[in-house]
Amino acid sequence: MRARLRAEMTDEIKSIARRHLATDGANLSLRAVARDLGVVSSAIYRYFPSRDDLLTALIIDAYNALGDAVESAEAAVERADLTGRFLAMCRAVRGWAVANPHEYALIYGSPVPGYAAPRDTVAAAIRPIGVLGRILRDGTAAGILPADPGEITGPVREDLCRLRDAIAPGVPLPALSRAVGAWLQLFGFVSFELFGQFANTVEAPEPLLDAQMRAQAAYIGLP
Amino acid sequence: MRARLRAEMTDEIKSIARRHLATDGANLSLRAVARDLGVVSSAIYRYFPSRDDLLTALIIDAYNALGDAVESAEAAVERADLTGRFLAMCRAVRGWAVANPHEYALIYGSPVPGYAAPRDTVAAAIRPIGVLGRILRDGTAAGILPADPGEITGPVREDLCRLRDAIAPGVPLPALSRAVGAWLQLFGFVSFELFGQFANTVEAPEPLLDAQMRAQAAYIGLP
DNA sequence: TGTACATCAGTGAACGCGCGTTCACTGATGTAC
DNA sequence: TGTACATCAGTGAACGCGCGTTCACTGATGTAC
Repeated sequence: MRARLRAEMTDEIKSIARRHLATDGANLSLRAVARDLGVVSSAIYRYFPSRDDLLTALIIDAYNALGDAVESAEAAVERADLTGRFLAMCRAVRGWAVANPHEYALIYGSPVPGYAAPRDTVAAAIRPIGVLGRILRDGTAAGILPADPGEITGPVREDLCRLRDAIAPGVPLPALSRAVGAWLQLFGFVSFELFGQFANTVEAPEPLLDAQMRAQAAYIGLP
Repeated sequence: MRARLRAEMTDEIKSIARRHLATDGANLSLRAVARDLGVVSSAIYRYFPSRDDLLTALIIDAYNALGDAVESAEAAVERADLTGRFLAMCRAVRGWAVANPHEYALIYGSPVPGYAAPRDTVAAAIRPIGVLGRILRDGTAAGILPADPGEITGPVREDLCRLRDAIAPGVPLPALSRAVGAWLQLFGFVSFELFGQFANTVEAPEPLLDAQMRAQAAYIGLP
């Protein structure tokens, strides 16, 4: 079947391109990929209409790889252990990022100049935070998270409500707000670690993140 | 004086290069800078021995510009108002980043492939967190932050102690640990906002960050 | 005050390299009768 | 089962562009006597 060969070839191009992210970052060179593939540069155009389309494919793949890692790590924990699920999620984010630093940089680092991510990346991009949302919903369903006293108002409330509708319907806003803080802290941590801000200071990032996220789980109110 | 003209020219090169960060990101082109300056490309070499040196100069300038912004914002608040100082610091970080997104990306975004920041960037890079350290020290001196009960142990303790020695000597570890969390959350927030992760969700980032950081100040224990 | 010299900013040409994309083509693989 | 045709993967040459860096040079500006 031609279609199968085509799929294999597409995968191989992406896999070589992924390797090139390490050396070239986001200004990935089609010609370099073609060279490594042992093929003339114009041949790539049979599989991707342009360099930007290849980049888009890599971005979607990266989001999905992170989504897979986070979802399966969280799924392996007993449902009632909400803190355990939360920690598994955090560890999976960092674990995947450390194992795939250039793909992490591609999706969570500085935007590529002159490249605008198309709409099709969105579905894959929201998978990780969807896991957080499910943990919060289960916590709410179990009656563990405190009810919303309505203290949060104005534009902050609007933003949180928008987020709640998207990923965690029914979750009280105070808990959601703290969870957002934890989420930002998690990605702030991983970005600092991978982008070199921890140099000469943090030498044991794994236990440090663990401690920080354990504290965050308690602060959110997870049991 | 030739030296003054030379300094002016150096500044103008950097300022044009800064403008080019917006379009080229970190793969800044010397030739493009020279074109905008109305000068032949080799002329730049009278001022910077190589492209990487120009980049290093931009990085140091960016850290210092952020350092200036944060230090002066924090200095404008009454010394006893620790939460006010903390909030001023947070707002200054975001304010500067939003006003200078490409310089922020240069220093806190994905590392430039093939570029290794030299040692001379370090002194400028630690200025912002130095401000946080001073707030914590003042809080400790005023006896406001709780003493360290010694509950934090192992490699996490080692990392926190290293950080404490560097920026906030004498500060109890539990408060320092929470402050580190807040710091990571702050930069996670700004990176998410500038790098496009808030698209279609957060529409009022300024009040949202304010609310989050107010909560963090309380959580740290600042009055 | 005037002259001789050193400094150094900027020039222009060149080296050797890279890139994305287009286009007419060859030749093998699959499909329909 | 065999032939005719369509599909399409990969080629190779070309277009038009970019880049960082080196080097011998011109000519103006400053300095020392």
